[in-house]
Amino acid sequence: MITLKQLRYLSALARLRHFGRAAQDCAVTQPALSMQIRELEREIGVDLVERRPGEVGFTEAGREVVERADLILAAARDLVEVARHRGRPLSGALRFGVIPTIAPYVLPRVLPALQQRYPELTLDMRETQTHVLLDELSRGQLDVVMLALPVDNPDLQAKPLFEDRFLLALPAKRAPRGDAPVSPRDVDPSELILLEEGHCLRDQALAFCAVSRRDAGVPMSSVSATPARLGATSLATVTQMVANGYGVTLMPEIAVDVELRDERVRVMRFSAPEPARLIGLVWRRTSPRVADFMALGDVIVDALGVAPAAPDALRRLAAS
Amino acid sequence: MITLKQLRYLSALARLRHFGRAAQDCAVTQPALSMQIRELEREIGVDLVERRPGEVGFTEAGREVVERADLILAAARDLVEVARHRGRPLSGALRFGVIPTIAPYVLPRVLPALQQRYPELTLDMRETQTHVLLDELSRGQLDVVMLALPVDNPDLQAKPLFEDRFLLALPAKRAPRGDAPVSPRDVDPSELILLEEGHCLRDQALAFCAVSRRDAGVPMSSVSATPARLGATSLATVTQMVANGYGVTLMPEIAVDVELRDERVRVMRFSAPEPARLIGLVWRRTSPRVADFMALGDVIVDALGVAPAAPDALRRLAAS
DNA sequence: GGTCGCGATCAGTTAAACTGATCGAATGAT
DNA sequence: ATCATTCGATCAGTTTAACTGATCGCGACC
Repeated sequence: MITLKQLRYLSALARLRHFGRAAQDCAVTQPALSMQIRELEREIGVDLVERRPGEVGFTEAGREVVERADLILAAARDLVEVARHRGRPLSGALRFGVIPTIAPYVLPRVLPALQQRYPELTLDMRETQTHVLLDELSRGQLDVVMLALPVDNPDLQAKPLFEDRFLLALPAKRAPRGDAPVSPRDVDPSELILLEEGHCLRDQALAFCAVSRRDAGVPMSSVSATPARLGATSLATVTQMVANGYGVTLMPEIAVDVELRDERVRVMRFSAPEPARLIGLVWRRTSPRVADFMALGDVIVDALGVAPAAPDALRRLAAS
Repeated sequence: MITLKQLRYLSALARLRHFGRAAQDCAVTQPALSMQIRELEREIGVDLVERRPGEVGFTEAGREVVERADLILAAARDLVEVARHRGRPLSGALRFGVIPTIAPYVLPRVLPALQQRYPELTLDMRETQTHVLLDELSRGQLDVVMLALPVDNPDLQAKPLFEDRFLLALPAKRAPRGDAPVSPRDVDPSELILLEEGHCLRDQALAFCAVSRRDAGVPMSSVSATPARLGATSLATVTQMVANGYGVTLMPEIAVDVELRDERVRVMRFSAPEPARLIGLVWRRTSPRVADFMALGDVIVDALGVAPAAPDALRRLAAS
């Protein structure tokens, strides 16, 4: 029978790709780790690791096993947590991840409310892009993350919190008078200023414009190419670029208060159906602290003063 | 850190509710098992087992932990299997469960085909009711089960195979001439002969008649009561009861060839939309042998000569 | 050709797990 | 009440597994 210890060592090895450092990470000596990896390979009868000079590689079977090992380890940690924490809501340390296009706008308003309402809670924060957050969540390095749904992973569970509409931000000079809504098909993707590759907001904005223009009869080929300007690292930068007349952008409503103090930028609503992203919480399905996450979600919605997402928000999202 | 061994011992204890026998089941002595259970409780800081005289009970935390432990153990077994069996389809032992209202009609036709096509395969068969099958499946005591969908358990995955329509079986004497389809609302639940409690077929038949009659304006109260005649243990018995004029029954089409050799019984189609159950395969989401199950499903559909279920059969089922 | 990094291997030690015997509480029959 | 029985806890001693520290051997790189 394999042991959790072996899986832990294997997981560390996969993460660090180095026997010595993995051993250190597990607080054992290198031979101890080597032996356990070896024993694991012997017991399941398949080579998992390719010991190549200068580099540790994984066989295909190895990658598969590592993936499963991480799930098992997370489930084991959750088992311990659920037993220890039963009955005490939102207490102890909660490792919370948020994507960069939400964090700066939501946290300043949520954290004080959270602190006040659940003083026993200690938040460990982490801000990165969706794919990193989900990876760390699956590995059990995070407890819950806040990002744009949907998340397609049966090991994870989501709770929609609210809809965050996109607004068109453009140089004030170019803005039409009045505040009549603008149609998404009026946005020319080639002058869209976007965040760098990897931000989900970038993909959502692109997808939205692409779909709109295809509906309007514009051939796909003219939109599928990535726009010329790529790679702002924050919405603040994007806003600056817009302010200086370099183009337009899709700005999430949640960011408007903070980002759009600049008079050189105007925002305009889109005509219905307004494009939006669905913001929600995501956690491991095996996580013992679902009650915590629900409470956390309530506090967030409350602190932001937004309309909570409809219960069927996720389903409608999937349908579209 | 807890160990898989501890979880295995705990799981055995939960199953057998007896330290001595659990120890025997795990091939260790009773003190060894006692010590590991104790150590597990110490490590997670919660009492799991109530050592009551004459009986071993579980605390609420204990039950929760046992449930999670079983999942983890199954995932660990699957991890080993996936590594060992990669690339060899339908070989080795496959533990296969089937519900009683399918097994006698499907297996005689499927098993020979399976044997011929995949001679390396050894099937361990098990026939019981849905809830037992699903329980054993979750615990890892079965690899795959065949039953009526849907199955609402996020740890399990399903593949629809085919639709099995229900036909009305009634005494030949009472049957109208010709073979015009009969409306489900014509069926009087009070004269329905059904399998004993626990068979999913029973519930489906009842639900179907109830819905039909409610649609037809018959008040619910007159159908919600369980019918007077309860408890045949096999469709063969039910058929005999119908043959002898005790009532009518809903007969799955798949069983008609075998069961209805009796001239005293007539079957009639229902008018569209015909009531049916969706038969499918179900396995643990973590199971490594999904490819096997797909192949198995193909062989079953093939051997029965039925129309394979539409890919969206499950979705439509959920919608209804 | 030396040396540096890295994982394998080995011998010896430490720690964990298990066994067999025994204990003690609860139960139920006499 | 008494006594046998059952069952889990406990204990001492043994076996087994895991780990350490030292060493080896092999590519890589200067």
